Amino acid sequence: MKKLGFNEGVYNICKSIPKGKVSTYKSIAEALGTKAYRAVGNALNKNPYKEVPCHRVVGSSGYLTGFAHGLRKKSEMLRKEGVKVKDNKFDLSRYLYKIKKRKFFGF
DNA sequence: CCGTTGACTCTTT
DNA sequence: AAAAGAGCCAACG
Repeated sequence: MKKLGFNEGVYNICKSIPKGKVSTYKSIAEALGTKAYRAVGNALNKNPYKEVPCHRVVGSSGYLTGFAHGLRKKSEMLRKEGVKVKDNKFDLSRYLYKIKKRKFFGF
């Protein structure tokens, strides 16, 4: 089984987040078996796949921490998917998607 | 190879 | 409550 690169793993996990749900940089890093929370952010920042919904990845405290096309855009997109965002913040526990580990996530 | 950077998170002031 | 420090790691020059 070929091991996927770090970034590919991030993208695969991100793609698995259902509409109307979100996940955190931390969860993704953990699912990949690492603590490289920041590297996850870097990967998403450079995300080349438009089918990867990188706007569904947020900070662990329920704050939107960043987005390549602007936080404003990010909150709008989330809102459109049913997430009630207020001032770059929302109730994380209500929308958090628990990642299920899979081989093609990088393991 | 080394130093810097960053869409992070946790702990300690 | 708010700010600063520490730890983490891929990507880039």
